[in-house]
Amino acid sequence: MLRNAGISSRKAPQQARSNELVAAVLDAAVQVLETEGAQRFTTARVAERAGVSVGSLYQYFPNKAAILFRLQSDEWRRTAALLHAILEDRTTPPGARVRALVHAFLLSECEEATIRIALNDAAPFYRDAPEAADAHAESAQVVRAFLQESAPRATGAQLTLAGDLIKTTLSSVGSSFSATPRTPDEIHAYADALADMLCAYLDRLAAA
Amino acid sequence: MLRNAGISSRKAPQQARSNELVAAVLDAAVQVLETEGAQRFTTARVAERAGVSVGSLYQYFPNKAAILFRLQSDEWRRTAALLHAILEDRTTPPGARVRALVHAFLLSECEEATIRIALNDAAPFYRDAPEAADAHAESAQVVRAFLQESAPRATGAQLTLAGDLIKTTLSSVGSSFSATPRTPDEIHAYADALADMLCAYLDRLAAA
DNA sequence: GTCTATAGAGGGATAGAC
DNA sequence: GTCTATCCCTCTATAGAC
Repeated sequence: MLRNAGISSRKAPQQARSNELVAAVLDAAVQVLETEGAQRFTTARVAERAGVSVGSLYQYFPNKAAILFRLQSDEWRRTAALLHAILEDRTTPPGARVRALVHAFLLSECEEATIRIALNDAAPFYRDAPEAADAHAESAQVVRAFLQESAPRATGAQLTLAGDLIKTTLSSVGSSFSATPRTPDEIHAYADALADMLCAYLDRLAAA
Repeated sequence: MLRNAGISSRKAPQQARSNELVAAVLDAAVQVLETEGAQRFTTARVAERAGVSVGSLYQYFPNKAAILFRLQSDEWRRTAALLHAILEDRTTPPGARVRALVHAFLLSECEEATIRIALNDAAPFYRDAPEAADAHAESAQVVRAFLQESAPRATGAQLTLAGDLIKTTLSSVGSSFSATPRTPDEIHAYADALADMLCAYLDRLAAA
């Protein structure tokens, strides 16, 4: 692997042909991760599955890490959208929003468990990229705004800390829970318990 | 790597000479993980750092995974001991025990952050071993007993679920939190927030 | 028991033809 | 733009000398 080649896409593919190739590569990358695991995720396998040559692959991705980072970015975007959509619905009481979010989130984590585990195993390859740093600022802001609405009497520092904790809990417990296969009933029960915990904490924040 | 060679130690080293070698290898393994990271954790590097040859290393560990698994087992044992010592101290009220546990746990996670991150990155190598499965039963039992004492009116199923959730939350939030460097003040503040959350949940369980 | 040397396999990335 | 062929590197595990 090239030592200092960034992780961003080599080109911004504008033409249909390029887009198709990039899409095929990303699609193949997901399949390789799911069927072979992170250990066996190689540029050669991705290219083969995508029906293109390695050479072509390297025209659009500077290295292996860039492919993985792109997959992770896309997943972050989807999760952020979910968070955004549920938490900002002011027609629903805060506790119900949290409960809905936890259920939706755990469900989606379990549905995508295979790819998520593999992507997590591959994290060492893309984690250190500078582009990975500023990916979470937006959703942190959404959570903070939600907390401010739910617990208006808390101080700014408390809100930041609580928001960080809630976001970390949701994401890390979600990862851990979905690391083993689950039935729909298990998911439902676990989501209820996690929502209980977060709501109890929220109530305490609001009361303080 | 040999496909079907288990992960257990090749011999049960009884003699002083063997014990020294095994200890040197494990010590070197920690150093290699810390200084080089999981990517560059190789048997050759471990052997060199330990001052022995690869050949000797393979006399006592059947493969690379066995070394990593041994390191992880040792860490699990230490954590279980901490959990055990704090949660079973009946002279302290339950909430205070949880708070003490969270503080001690986060502190230890942050102190060992480098090795823990690297060991986590290496998890794909040893995770699938059958020996890894039954490593957590004992501490699950300790948590369950603690919950039964704290929330005597909860049903058995509720206790199991809550115990699982609490254990998962502590361990996964701890990992995630310690993944970035922290000051003592940050650790203290975060531990307090996490303890607040767990205690709020405990109180709700006890009240239900 | 311990060592050195190496077989054997695999992967990242590129050169150069077309 | 795309392909094939391949360079060069790293790593695990073992063989065989001592």
